Amino acid sequence: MGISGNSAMVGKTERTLPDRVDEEFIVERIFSAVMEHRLAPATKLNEHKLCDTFGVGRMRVRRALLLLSSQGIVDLETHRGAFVASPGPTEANEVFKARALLEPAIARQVVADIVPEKMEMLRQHISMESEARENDRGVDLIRLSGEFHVKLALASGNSILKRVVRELVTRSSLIVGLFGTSNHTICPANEHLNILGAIERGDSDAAETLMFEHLNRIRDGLNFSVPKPQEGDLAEILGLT
Amino acid sequence: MGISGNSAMVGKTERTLPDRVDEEFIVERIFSAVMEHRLAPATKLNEHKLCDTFGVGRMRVRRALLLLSSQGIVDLETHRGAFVASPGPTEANEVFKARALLEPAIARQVVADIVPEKMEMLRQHISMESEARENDRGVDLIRLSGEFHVKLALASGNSILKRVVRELVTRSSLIVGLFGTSNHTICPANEHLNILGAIERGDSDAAETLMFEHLNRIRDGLNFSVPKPQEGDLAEILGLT
DNA sequence: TCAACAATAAATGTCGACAATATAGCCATG
DNA sequence: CATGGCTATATTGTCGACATTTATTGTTGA
Repeated sequence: MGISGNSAMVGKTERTLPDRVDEEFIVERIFSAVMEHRLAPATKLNEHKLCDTFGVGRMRVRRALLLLSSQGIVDLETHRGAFVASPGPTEANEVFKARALLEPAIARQVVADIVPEKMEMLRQHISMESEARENDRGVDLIRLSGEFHVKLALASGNSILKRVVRELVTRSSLIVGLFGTSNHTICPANEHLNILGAIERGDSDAAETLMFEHLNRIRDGLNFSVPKPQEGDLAEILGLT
Repeated sequence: MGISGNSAMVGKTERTLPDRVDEEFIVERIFSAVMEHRLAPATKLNEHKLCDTFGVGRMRVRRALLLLSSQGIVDLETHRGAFVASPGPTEANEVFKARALLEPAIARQVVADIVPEKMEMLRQHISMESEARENDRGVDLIRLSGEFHVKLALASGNSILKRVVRELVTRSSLIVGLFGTSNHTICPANEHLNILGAIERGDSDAAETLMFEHLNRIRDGLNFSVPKPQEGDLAEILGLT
């Protein structure tokens, strides 16, 4: 079920899927689900259920899972299946160290060659964040907080950096879900705005420093002594909105 | 053919392959071939030939190709097959911009928390480079020049950074093969040694700067107005040494 | 009641056959 | 001689069936 145009639809509300579903689509969908904390770490990704959910054959699903595993979002265990990654403290530190190394440099770079339209895109994004925060739409806020970093990398005009940052942000989302202590920890209120401000006034030093401190603040808000179990229904979680 | 223990071996010298060949092995092999300029850009990677070469089923090969394509080393064209990537000037610039952003910061990081054994590894590597250069073993020198950057990332102790750098270095190898003007351009003689020296004496500023200039020098040695065609035999190229 | 074990069920890994498509070669035609 | 269309071949994409392994359930015995 779940494919559009399918005649026999039982239960649940029918969702609309693109006519052509390829690996990229499945990957993007699972990426999003992880970013929004709808897919908890260690959740089993059953091939059969994914096939039904996306209305594709098993091969597509398996290829998508392989791609996800190559990016550290999914763990593949032979003859046991695919599971959403569940990073330990060591891996979590690596992710945040990599981000602390990469993203401040990106922020500096963005200051160097920003164009007005990219600037406007970032401003618009921040306003969406503010709106989500004011209206207490937690899920949106989580997603938007992560996406800010990706859009900043996008503003650098380098698709390679964008891809790397997207992977790191997604993994960070898993980590925050596992070791985060409070929602407040995840997204300190005005930090993104401050970074944008530094970019806007061309202060590359400030942009770099603010990004560095921002990332460290997120990391410091983690508590590695507390693990967390969870569960959920795949079809529900991955279904279209 | 090509699998060890196979009874019917025709022509060519028999090569030794691991008992169990998985996707990672195939990926590593193609990575190496690209790094050593044995696989030219735009070379077609025929599934059947790869199956024979590695002695595995088609599924393994296809999964390996998918992984390679997700890292930009291979282009997959539907119903046409897999080709070694052939980056254009735009993509080439992105790769070197990403490296110029990432690797100087890594060099600085390495200075910060280097341990003696990692230091020794780097020293040893440089001596291998020197030896290859003195003995005019061009292929080895090309490979070692790239590997230095990967080992530096390895010395940072961050497996994520290592993986990203490895991907970028491999893509750089493709780019240099396409747009490089002379072998001298690829690997200016003492630059790696200078970088190592800066690390050794704990001069993080110098390490960062030297790496930045090193990368720019490589990029400046490229000539984007000259394309290059080539060809070769797959089994020969990918076979074990 | 619990532990160990056996049988069953479920999920994943692998392989082969077939369909869809692109490429190469060929012939006819201008 | 060049060109355009057509056929044959080769290659890739897809699907289904089967093998292998794990997880679950039920049973037996202490």
